[in-house]
Amino acid sequence: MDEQPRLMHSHAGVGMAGHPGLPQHMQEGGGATDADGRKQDIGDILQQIMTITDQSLDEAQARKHALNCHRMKPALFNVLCEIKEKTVLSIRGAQEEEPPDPQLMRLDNMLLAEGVSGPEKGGGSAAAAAAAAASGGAGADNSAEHSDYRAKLSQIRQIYHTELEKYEQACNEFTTHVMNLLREQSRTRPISPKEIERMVSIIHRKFSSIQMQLKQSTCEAVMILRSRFLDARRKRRNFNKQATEILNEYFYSHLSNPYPSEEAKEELAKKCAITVAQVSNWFGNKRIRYKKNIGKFQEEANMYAARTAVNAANASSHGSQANSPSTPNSAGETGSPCGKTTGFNMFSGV
DNA sequence: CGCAATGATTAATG
DNA sequence: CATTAATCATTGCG
Repeated sequence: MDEQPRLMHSHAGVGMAGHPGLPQHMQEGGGATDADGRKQDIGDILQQIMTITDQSLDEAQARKHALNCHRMKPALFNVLCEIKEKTVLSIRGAQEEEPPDPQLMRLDNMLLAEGVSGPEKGGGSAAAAAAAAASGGAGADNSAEHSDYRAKLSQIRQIYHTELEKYEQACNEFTTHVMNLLREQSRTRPISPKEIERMVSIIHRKFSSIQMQLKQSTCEAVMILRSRFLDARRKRRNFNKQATEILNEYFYSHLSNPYPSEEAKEELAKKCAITVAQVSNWFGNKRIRYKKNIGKFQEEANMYAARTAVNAANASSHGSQANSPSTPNSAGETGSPCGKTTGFNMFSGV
């Protein structure tokens, strides 16, 4: 409903309802004369233009060429340009630069953080985020556990990149195609650069909305993978015998103060091939469980006490130097050694 | 299967 | 932020 009323009154006889490009000079003159012939002429032309899209390609091509060479073509073209000039104003300013979509930014950020859209997987900065809990100085032990996760993640990444590239390529192809088409058409109808730009931006918008969907689903996949991975982490695996030996040894030889320092934890972690966090977990569990039922651990306590006592005896009697440098017990509660029950001050209780 | 042991997670605490 | 205490979820053994 946006036609200009001032143009409406003119074209009565021609079957060109609503076409804004109708020139003014065809009045419904009474007599069939010179003007009438021209009117008929222009009417024909317009009719042909209007119906050109209904024809077969070859036919249309021929017709187009004919129209292009028509003597009236420049004049009509000018009229079209003029009208377009006026009407295009109403279109302009409708849509300005859109602000960056916050949703899209969120997705981008997440993909980046997850290492999907970042740089190629190298040092495993992606896995670093996943293995954040297991950071510590001791690396290269949990890679086996995370390999599954990383493999799946990189699979997702690969799909993501492939799709992204595909979309980008398709977008470019389509854009150039449309631009060529518009350029071609600009010979027969007025097309401003502004319009081309607008068209291109529309195309880009469409394609980026597709990309958005891709990112969305990628994010979902990563989230699912992540939750599965966390669940998998919950699926614990018992430490091997040697590791528990080492941990227990430390625990019972520091029974009065079983709180390894950060350095000690790192040392233990390295020796046990586990992470510092796992060492902390172990000591946390051990302390609470020991305190909860000392009797149950008595046997174990004696055993390790005896072991360390033997070690100490070996070390001192042989004057050896092969002492383990890893456990330089500053506090030798083994001082009152072979004594069975250990009177500790672990807590207020006891 | 039941059950204890055990590593990991979580809320509370100072 | 490190620990505690409770709890979850597996594991491993009889």
